[in-house]
Amino acid sequence: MSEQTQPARDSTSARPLVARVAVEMALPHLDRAFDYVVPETMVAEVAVGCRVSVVFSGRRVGGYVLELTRSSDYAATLRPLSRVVSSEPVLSPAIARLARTVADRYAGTLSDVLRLAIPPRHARVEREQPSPTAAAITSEPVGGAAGVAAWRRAHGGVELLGALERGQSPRAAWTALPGDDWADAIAAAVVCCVTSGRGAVVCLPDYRDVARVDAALTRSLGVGRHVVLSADVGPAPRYRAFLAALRGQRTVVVGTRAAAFAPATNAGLFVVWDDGDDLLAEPRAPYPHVREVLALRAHQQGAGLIVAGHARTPEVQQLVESGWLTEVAAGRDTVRQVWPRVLVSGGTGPHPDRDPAARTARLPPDVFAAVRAGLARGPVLLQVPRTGYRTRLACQRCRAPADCPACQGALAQPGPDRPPACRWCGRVECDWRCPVCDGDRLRAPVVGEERTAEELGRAFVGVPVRRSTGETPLGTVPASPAVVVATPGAEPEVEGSYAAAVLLDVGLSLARPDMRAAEESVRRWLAVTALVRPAGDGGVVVVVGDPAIPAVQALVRADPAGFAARELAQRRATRLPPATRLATVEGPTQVVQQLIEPAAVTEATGSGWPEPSELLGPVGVGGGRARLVVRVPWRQGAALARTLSTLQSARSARKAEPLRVEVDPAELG
DNA sequence: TCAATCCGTATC
DNA sequence: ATACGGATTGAC
Repeated sequence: MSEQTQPARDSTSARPLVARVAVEMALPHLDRAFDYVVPETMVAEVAVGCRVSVVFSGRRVGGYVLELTRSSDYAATLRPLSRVVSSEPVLSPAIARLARTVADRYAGTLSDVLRLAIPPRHARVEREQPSPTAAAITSEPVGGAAGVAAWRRAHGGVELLGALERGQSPRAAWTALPGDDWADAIAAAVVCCVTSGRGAVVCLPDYRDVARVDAALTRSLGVGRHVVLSADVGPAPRYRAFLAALRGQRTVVVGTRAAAFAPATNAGLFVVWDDGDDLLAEPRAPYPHVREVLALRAHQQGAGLIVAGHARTPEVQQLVESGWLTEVAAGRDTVRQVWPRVLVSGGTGPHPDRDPAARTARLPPDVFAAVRAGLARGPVLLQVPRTGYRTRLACQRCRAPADCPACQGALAQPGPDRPPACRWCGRVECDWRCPVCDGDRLRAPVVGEERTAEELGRAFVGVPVRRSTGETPLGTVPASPAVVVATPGAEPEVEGSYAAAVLLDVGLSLARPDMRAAEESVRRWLAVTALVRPAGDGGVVVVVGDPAIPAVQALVRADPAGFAARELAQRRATRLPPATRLATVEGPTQVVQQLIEPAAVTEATGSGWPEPSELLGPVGVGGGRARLVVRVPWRQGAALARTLSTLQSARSARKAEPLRVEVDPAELG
């Protein structure tokens, strides 16, 4: 109401200065601003966005000043601020607004989101003078020729760069091709945005990717314009980077998921790379996803957005189909030129073969031949799925994954000698019949092909075998012939490109009891495909699996967008996200059981579940706890989040243990 | 009729 | 959590 942007600060003002404070308090029913009077002694230090310390309900707690006014709606006497912790305005109005929106979107609290958005204070770093080199910009943006090349290959790519350069805010889904230097391409887009006088924020799944874009930005922007913001670098460097962005010393921020909330001076562009990577889903409450945060941010701030990757998630496909994102992808001719050849080999077990080495490798002969041919020309990458997935049941006869007839959840075996049950709604399936082939027997896919890699290595005497796993990843491997065995996500970069790649055991990868199994498998295979040289240079990708599986077809057809469209259509048909909005509620069994009683929910929330809603479960998750899945049409997503917030507030007001609520759970299975 | 105590609610 | 207000109870 009081729209004073700069409240008068003279002590002769009749009305005292009032700070509206967001307290650091996780209780949902206290998720709002509280007014405190600013004592005379603190008037000079206090600022909108600064950290303060207040007495709240008899306890000293930290907080952030959301607003400074001369009035308050609170009828009683205001308490004074205890202390201005620092004048540094760490919570800008733009980030406060974003954090509020994210909290509402995910049925969480502002306090929880601020914990993700603002790094812990480091007093010594705050006192430091910026080093002379830190402030100096050593070069004007020069653009990166290498990066622009990738955009030239894609329809709409050059136009996208032009729009950014002119100060416009385009929104695009960019599908990168094998051989594209995507880090240089992202840097080129950032340079265009910087040229228009604006800043940018780039988020990537892991530190390896961050380092690539950091290097690309250093090449194109020089030193001094951008900063790396990531929790991986330690508290002091993290806060130093945060302050550099906050103070506008650096206008480009690149980092992992923590950077999604980074302060950005006059941001014109937000970029997220490989949004299907689960590292971009925050594991702490309220579990926001970087893609959603940046999309909300681009919308709020009128900035551009680029969602980039080799793969395309159904979420991005939905934004493309709705027209909110523009497709930026190469035409079929270009795709065919740069993609490797994709071969599908149906065999999974050992095949009789005259070649004893092939028998040792326990691989189908054509796969063995492809590896041997590849090794004559360079390194060959083998992607082996990690073992230990909880397996989803499938039809014994036709191998189709087994779904719950009631809710389309995944059927899995809860334990030895237990009947199959739905992992969502708990329904026990005693007389299951396959909807595809009418088979009536279920099988659990076999795990344990990891040894294949080592046996394969032994089959090629004299060729080095290099292993790269999540725990011990390799950075870059030389261009010389070698068998490189990697688990998904740990594929090493290679000087040049791989001569061939083998995707082992795609059936196992697809057998995870998770809604995203197919999407995630295709994403991993595309990441491998992107490292292999074009078919014209002999590049080949061998897929060991059933060629009829749509996920395998996506690879054969070199069509990630088509696969995303198909996947989204399927999600619509089965009422799964992102076609619907879905939330999980987990807590003590009796409490969760109450949530399927309309009267109890109406009593607790005032409104009950949105209309229409589907309640799936609850299903026991062990330890006396249960989980309920609530599904609503996509349009009702906001209403569902509101209901869940109200429910949490009502519970916390009467000191009940909070439920674990997850809107858009990253994995469901 | 008053004080001790209990319960529910707000926390600025 | 803790503090407060209103209601309730028990003793005079």
